[in-house]
Amino acid sequence: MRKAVSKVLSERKMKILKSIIDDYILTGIPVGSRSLSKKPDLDFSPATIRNEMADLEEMGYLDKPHTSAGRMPSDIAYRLYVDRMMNINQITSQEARNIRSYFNMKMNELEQVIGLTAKVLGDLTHHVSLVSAPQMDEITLRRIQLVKLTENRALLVIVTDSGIIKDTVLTVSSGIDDSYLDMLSNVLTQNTVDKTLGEAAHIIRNVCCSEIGDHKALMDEIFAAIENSEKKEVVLGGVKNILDYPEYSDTKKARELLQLLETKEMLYDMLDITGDLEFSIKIGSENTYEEFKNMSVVTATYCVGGRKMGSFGIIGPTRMDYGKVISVLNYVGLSLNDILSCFLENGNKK
Amino acid sequence: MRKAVSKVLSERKMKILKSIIDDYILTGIPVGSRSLSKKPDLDFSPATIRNEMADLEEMGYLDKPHTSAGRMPSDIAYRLYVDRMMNINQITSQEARNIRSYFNMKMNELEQVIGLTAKVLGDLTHHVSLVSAPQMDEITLRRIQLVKLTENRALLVIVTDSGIIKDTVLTVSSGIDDSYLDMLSNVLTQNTVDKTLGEAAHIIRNVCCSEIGDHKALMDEIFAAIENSEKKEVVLGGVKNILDYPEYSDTKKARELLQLLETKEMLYDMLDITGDLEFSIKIGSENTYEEFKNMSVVTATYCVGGRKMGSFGIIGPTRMDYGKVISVLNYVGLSLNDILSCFLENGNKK
DNA sequence: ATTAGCACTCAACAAGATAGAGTGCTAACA
DNA sequence: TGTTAGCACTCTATCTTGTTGAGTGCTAAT
Repeated sequence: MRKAVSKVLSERKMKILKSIIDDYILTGIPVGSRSLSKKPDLDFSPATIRNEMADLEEMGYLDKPHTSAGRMPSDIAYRLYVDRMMNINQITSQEARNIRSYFNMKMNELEQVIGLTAKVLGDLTHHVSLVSAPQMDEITLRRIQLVKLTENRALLVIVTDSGIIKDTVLTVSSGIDDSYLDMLSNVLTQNTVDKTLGEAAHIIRNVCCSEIGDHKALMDEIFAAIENSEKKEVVLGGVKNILDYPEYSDTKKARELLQLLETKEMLYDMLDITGDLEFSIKIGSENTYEEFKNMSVVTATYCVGGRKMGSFGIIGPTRMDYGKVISVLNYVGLSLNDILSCFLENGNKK
Repeated sequence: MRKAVSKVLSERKMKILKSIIDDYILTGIPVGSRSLSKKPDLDFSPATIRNEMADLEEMGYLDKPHTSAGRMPSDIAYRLYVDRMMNINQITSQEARNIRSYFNMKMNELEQVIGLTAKVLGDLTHHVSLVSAPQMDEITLRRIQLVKLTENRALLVIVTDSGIIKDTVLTVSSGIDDSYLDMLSNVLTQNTVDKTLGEAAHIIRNVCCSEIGDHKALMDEIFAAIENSEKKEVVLGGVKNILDYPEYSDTKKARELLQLLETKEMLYDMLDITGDLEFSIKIGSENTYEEFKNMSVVTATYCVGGRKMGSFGIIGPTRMDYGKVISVLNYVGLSLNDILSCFLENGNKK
């Protein structure tokens, strides 16, 4: 009878486990004792390694797809890896330059930033990326301004306390002139300042309508515009990357995943920003949704005006290169905060 | 020796050819004489059909992937089909309702319309769809307006003669006040009215800068914004559909196509709107680009304010259901024109 | 002109054979 | 006592081979 395996991992077991994980992350092929023993820093015979691997398997760190295959890391192995042994490779200066050049073009439309972020993340990590648009739930209004554009059109500008601006072109009847719009802007602003978007929409529906009298159609448009900017949104990027992974070499598998990614509700849940952590790493079975229990999701949050406003991250096979992913997320997060605070400039100070 | 085949297709040959094309479009599998003879409206023995098929092959309408396979239509066969025998199935009322409901939500941002159109086209045709943003080359300026938003930010609104509006948030130094922005708006408008965007950008760079004196940074931002709205753009939709076609069941093939679709220049060329035709159908070898010679591209143009402004279409295997594709493009085109003219309302009349 | 019959072709599928990488166990070794 | 060589065993991936079936072209009969 074999002696019971100790609960704590010996130095050597750690070394071997790390090697296995590193290798599997790179290739996606179960790794065997023979090929491991060839590594310069693992100077043992295959047999010795096999013994250790048997122990590691018993402890739950390794899995075998079938009897005569090599071992692959289990979810707990990845968890250990992420928590304790991963080397977060500093982003290379080339990559940093890459990210910069992506973002360098002046972008002042929020949607553009979101979309581009998704693209950057996808390109750099080679995974599917997710970016959530800023959550507007707790945002309050600072100002509403209507500007006449042409005979029949006006621009509605909504300025929020976090500095995010939404604007929409409205149609107005010809009778309305600049001074009327100014008056309207003032009434609307007075009634909704410091209210959340939801409250503001409500107020416009009930209070303002009666106060202002007619122009029902116009008020409806304004109401719709405000309500609309509350809507939750998730942008995907790098979707084509799934074709590069052997895990999805079967077209059917790939299609299933794509289908899955279309149900945005789940994605939105996964991009939840209520937690305290800056990074969230969900490995395989740690995911809440059954459908993603064989994948890992790594997310980070971004801020606008010092307030957590949304999050972004990537989703991929459990064997993803966590170190690289995290370093990219980190750097992109920094860039993103930079850009988004450019949005505000000093507009928030006074 | 067999007698030479006449140049013109007999009624029967037409019937057989059409059957073959219809069948192949549906299944993607080369169709044989036996299965053809089973069709109720083709009341000949397989042998007879075989003879006719041999003739059709000699005439260039049919191809064989290998000796003992059924026949598949050649590019000229599809061309004939599209020109002379295709039945353009009226869109079903269900589909029409579908399209309507897609577009029904109020959309007032041009980019949103473009993006949604791409999605609709992809969903309805099950092909990859392309939509080009309006080409701004010949658009002229009607008005430039700056509006102060917060201490450090202003909104730049560009109104064009076709009714398309672009706006951008700029950062301004705190010293600038409303009246100064008004003055600036007037100067800019006077100098650029009725000029194209390109000319306007040029003018702002050269003339206005000297006339207005300092605030170089602000002028640069305005210049960038105008220049930026000229940029060409193509939005893709329904990319995931390629996974549904046996032609791309091989992941490698699918990946290649995706790669190809990323080089937007080619797509832009294919969405060219200089031609006179409302619809353009390029079948297989009719395509200019080598890379698309095994695919078909069907495009249509859309108008804003009565002027051709951009185009949209789909790209797929040569065996696509041309009748359906065209009917969808047609209907979507109508809806698109509707929506885009809502943008204008009467803003253009005066 | 049409069609039945026949020999022939070829892709697709299934079954069997082989190679190679991996394992676990035991016995020898330092 | 921990390490390693050796060996029998397992299982996948790949290659080979045979079989099936849908399809063709040609010829001769209708």
